[in-house]
Amino acid sequence: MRITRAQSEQNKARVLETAVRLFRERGFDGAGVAEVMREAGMTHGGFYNHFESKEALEAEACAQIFEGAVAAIERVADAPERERSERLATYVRNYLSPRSRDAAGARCPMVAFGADVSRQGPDVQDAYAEGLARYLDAMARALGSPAEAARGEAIDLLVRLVGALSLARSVGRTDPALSDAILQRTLEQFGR
Amino acid sequence: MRITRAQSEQNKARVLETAVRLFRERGFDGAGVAEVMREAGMTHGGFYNHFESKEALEAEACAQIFEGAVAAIERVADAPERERSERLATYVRNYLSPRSRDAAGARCPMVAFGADVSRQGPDVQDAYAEGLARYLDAMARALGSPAEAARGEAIDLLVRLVGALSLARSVGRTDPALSDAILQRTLEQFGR
DNA sequence: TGTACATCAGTGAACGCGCGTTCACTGATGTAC
DNA sequence: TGTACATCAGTGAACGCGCGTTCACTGATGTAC
Repeated sequence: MRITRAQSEQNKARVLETAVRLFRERGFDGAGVAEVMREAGMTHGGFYNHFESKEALEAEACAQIFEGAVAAIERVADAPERERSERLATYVRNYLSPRSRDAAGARCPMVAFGADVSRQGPDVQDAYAEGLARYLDAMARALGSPAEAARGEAIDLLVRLVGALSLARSVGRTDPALSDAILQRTLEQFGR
Repeated sequence: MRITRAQSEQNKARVLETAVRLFRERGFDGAGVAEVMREAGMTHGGFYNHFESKEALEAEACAQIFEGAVAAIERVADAPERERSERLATYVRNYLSPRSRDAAGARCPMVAFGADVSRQGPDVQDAYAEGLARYLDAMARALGSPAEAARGEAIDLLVRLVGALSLARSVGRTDPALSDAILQRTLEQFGR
């Protein structure tokens, strides 16, 4: 049943993509190797042809998730200067939207894995730390302030975004009024 | 082997206490019934004499954890007015301290379970939502602002505390400099 | 270009393990008289 | 207060299940000639 090398790479990509989706929705420990493989349309035995272990998959998935998040904020950072603040406002508005809160898995890796990551293996923690550093750098550039002020402001903004979305998601079903208030209030505070 | 009713209640309390500690350190799914019972000094079979299911234990543990967190912020809220702002500052300084970050399990239930809670059963989610609402009310009182402004300010502060500690913990081992910077910056921003 | 064979991606059964939960059993406690 | 017995907290073995990982096997692909 050997298949072409291209097909094999495509299969690996599909497994990784599936893992990204499932890990986002249920956390690293919430989706097993067998389920990821099944959802990717294969049997679980072949998993170890592509990944050394489940932790290796987790680490690659973590890096991949950050890839998307970093790219999104870099699109703001790399915009022409006159569009930057407007794009950043759009980014923040979208990040703190009810739609973002109600999505099955959080798009933001810090919200999806923040609490879990310190319980995972070293490879996952490394991928996470590297991703976060890159994210923060891009956010500092997106803020467009003088360099020495930008990092502090980026931390500020990041802390608020992550705190608000994390809290809003945690009571999204059980206390929607509070959940809305958290998003709303944090959005109003943006820029202050 | 029947034991006195008082002894039995004491045993249940010890099981709950153990669960609180383990859940804080590893999340709800990171500690099993057998291990909780073993750490509490008993065999796992008797678990169901005290709790209907593991979820029931999780819900009780969640409520218990909030009990402590709410009590701490209520000690600030219920302080004489002239001491309140100083006590709040102490509370915040302690919350954002390296010691708090480096503890095995987060004392703050939002940081310990924020990401997990929306993946747990309804009883856990309810316990969490009720705890969070009480925590926020106490924090609003602790801020001592006029009632209509206090809630918004409490949300603000909560968002920053939870975001900062959560992020700082997630890279505490892998990027200690960034982790320190997050705590430091957020502490400096307190009151602004 | 054609042939012969080694490679290896994927299959599916199996491994040991820990999970939440159930259950027959024990025997001191609590209760009815 | 003393006796007889039902209650029930705790024990330890067992249940089915899903986990991560291993392995013998298959057969089309990739390669050496």
